[in-house]
Amino acid sequence: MPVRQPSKPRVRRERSEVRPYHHGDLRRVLIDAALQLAAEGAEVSVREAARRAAVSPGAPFRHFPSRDALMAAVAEEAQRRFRAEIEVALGDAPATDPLGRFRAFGLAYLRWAMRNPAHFEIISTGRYFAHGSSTEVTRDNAEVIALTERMLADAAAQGLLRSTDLKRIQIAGRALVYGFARMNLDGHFPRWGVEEGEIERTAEGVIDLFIAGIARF
Amino acid sequence: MPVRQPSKPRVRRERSEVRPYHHGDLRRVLIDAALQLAAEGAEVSVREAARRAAVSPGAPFRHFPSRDALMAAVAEEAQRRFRAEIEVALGDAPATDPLGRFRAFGLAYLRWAMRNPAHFEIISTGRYFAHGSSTEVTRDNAEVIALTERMLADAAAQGLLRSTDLKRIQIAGRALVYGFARMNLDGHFPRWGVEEGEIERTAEGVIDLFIAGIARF
DNA sequence: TCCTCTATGTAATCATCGATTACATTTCGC
DNA sequence: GCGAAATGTAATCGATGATTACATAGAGGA
Repeated sequence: MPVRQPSKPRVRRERSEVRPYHHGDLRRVLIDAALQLAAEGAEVSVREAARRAAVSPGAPFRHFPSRDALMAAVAEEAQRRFRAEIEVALGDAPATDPLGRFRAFGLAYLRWAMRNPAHFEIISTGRYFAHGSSTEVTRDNAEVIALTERMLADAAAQGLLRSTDLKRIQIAGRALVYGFARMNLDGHFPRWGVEEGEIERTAEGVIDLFIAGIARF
Repeated sequence: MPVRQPSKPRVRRERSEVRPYHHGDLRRVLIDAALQLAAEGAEVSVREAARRAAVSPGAPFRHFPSRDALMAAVAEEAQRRFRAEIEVALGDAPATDPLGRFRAFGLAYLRWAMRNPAHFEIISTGRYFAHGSSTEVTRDNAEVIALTERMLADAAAQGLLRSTDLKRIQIAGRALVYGFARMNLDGHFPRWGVEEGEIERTAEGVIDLFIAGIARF
């Protein structure tokens, strides 16, 4: 145990070169540190995030009442990025081809989940926040879900689907991509890492199989 | 104290009223305690399991080198039960109807996962053991997977499938049920708990949709 | 029957973590 | 300027996984 310095140094440090007592935007830095921790595969601890922000172990609790609150904020950030990526991908898909959009959606979904497994875990697990609560995460997620519902409704309107039970199709579709993403996350695709693109091509094949299954060819 | 007692204290306590120093089958009891902990939704800690076994906090480490080793044993037990349930369900399905067997398999899978969410989490997550390692869990899981491959091969042999890419169908099927189970686990089915059977009926519908999608109608 | 060896449980201890509290310092509104 | 609010620090608590030294039970050999 280091002995406390008997007297306060009282160093008048230069303003611009030394971290000031107040951090500036500790909240933001903590979220980013936690995101990075997660991306590195390490388990996210408040203390480690504080360490990376070069701040005392108790400091984060000024911005987040609990670890879960920090993780919820992290999830919020990850979910925002996820949604943004989805929307970019859909920006390229013509509105006149709902099944094509559906496909593009699934691809973007899985691509992001494959490339950001830790972030996908955080937004999907429900361990860090309740999916039913009215958080930003939930709203972003609901928006994404609404996207798929619209695509399916458009497809049905154009007579492209074999079944009229859109709810069922939608849940199955969600379960499919969610399951694929989580299988990857949970280590159910053992040796696929060898060639990087293989898993994404498999994802593509699975999506195509699903669309072929629901389409009135 | 250096000398061992030359003669035993010979307390000879009543066998049934006092817990003996040695537990009997602590390993088994710890696994069961951990399973129960998980089923209760609590997070599984070694100490709590020890507490339930009325044993000192360090005792479990005589049987499991680490918490993860305990969880791996728990996963082994859960996976065994899962496989057993699947095989019982398939025992009733005629071998002549591979798609019917496929359906029965999916139903049994999801029923078990819905009713034992914590146990399903433990065997699926890969947080407590590597899915690639040669544990009993992995072998049981591989056996279950092999079951589905046989069913699909049979179906293909009878010309029941639209596609010949069995691998793709198999992965999609796994992703579908896995995803449905995990969505339930992860809280993506908000208010469905009201009527107990609803989620299982939805699961049934999703499975049927999938089979209709792959069947040469 | 005794003795010893080994398996197994206990006690004490450590480091880490989430969390809380008292205190210090900076920042900002008046 | 000044005082209050915001924000960081220091110290501390209880729980946990883990390790170590020690104690005891129980089985097998002499």
